[in-house]
Amino acid sequence: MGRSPCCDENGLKKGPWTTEEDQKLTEYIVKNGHGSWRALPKLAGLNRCGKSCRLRWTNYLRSDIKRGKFTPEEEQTILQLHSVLGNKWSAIAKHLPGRTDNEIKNFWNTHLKKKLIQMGFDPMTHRPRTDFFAALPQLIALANLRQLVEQRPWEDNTSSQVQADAVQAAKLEYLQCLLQSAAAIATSPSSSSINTIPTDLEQIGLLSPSQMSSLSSLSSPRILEGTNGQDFITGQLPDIQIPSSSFFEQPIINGSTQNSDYTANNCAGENSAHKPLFLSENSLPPLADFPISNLGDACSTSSCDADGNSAQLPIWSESFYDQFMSEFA
DNA sequence: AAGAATCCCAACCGCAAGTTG
DNA sequence: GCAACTTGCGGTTGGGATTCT
Repeated sequence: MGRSPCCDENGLKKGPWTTEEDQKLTEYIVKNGHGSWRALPKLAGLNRCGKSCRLRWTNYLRSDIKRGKFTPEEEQTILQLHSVLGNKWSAIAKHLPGRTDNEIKNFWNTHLKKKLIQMGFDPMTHRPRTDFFAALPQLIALANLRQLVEQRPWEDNTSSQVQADAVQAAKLEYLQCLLQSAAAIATSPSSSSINTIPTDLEQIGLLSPSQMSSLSSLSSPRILEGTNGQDFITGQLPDIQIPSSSFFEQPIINGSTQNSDYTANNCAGENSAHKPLFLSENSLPPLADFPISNLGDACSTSSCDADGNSAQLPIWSESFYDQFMSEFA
């Protein structure tokens, strides 16, 4: 397999395109089609290499290119597809009419990746990150939350119950994040990170000593051999519901997945006191709901409305978050 | 107001798969 | 089957634009 000669050779022009060059290229392609890219520059009267012409045409001059900011829908589509396809920008671009792979790649690198990292998710796996620094915001927030609950009795029973529920939900949420991470880690035989999770949980008061002992036993290889990372959890911690992994089973039709599964898939219709509010295992909530500054939202996810329908709301609603932040300001 | 820092994206580079003779 | 060539793709970068100090 040979390589095409570099543009540098023969003094071909590089760098930004002028309007005259754009015009020449466009006129030629509209009239004749691009044909052989290698031959095109000469035929079109351009002092560029074919590669440069192709890139300019496909990424900029084509008439069907959509310009402007990415819509939230496009953003979600990119996130979904990236969680399945990885950095297959051209494959992703096929599902976003008018967007080029280069544009999507740039958008990912400059916006989405940063958002995911900021939220504590690994941009490559779309799972919560497990290293200490990534989890630090959540750890701090939850530790503070615990302190708040213990040291400041609430004014009345109603607000106390509401806050206790919120704290419980937050704890469960974070526990879910850790357990998801554990499930991911479990597939990696070389990883030892899972051994640190029970310690983390105990230190921030998420688990009682008896729960700790149960969870500690989960580190055995036999239990962790579950095929989907769920078996070892569900039997041991009945209050924790792990959503099934449905995202990968959703076929992509007409440029988008059928499953808009950013919402928890296990809360609709449930009326339990402690609604489990969890991420679908392989998808993420809309990033639009996550201001980058809200580091405490890192493990937030969806909620249910009064009718039991899924709603794309962060578990840390704004009012709760505001109150939480004002307490510690 | 000005320099520094950061963001953003068009364009380049190099690799690999596909095609052709 | 092989080498030369073409095309497509993903990673990276240069530098202009914007924001911050």
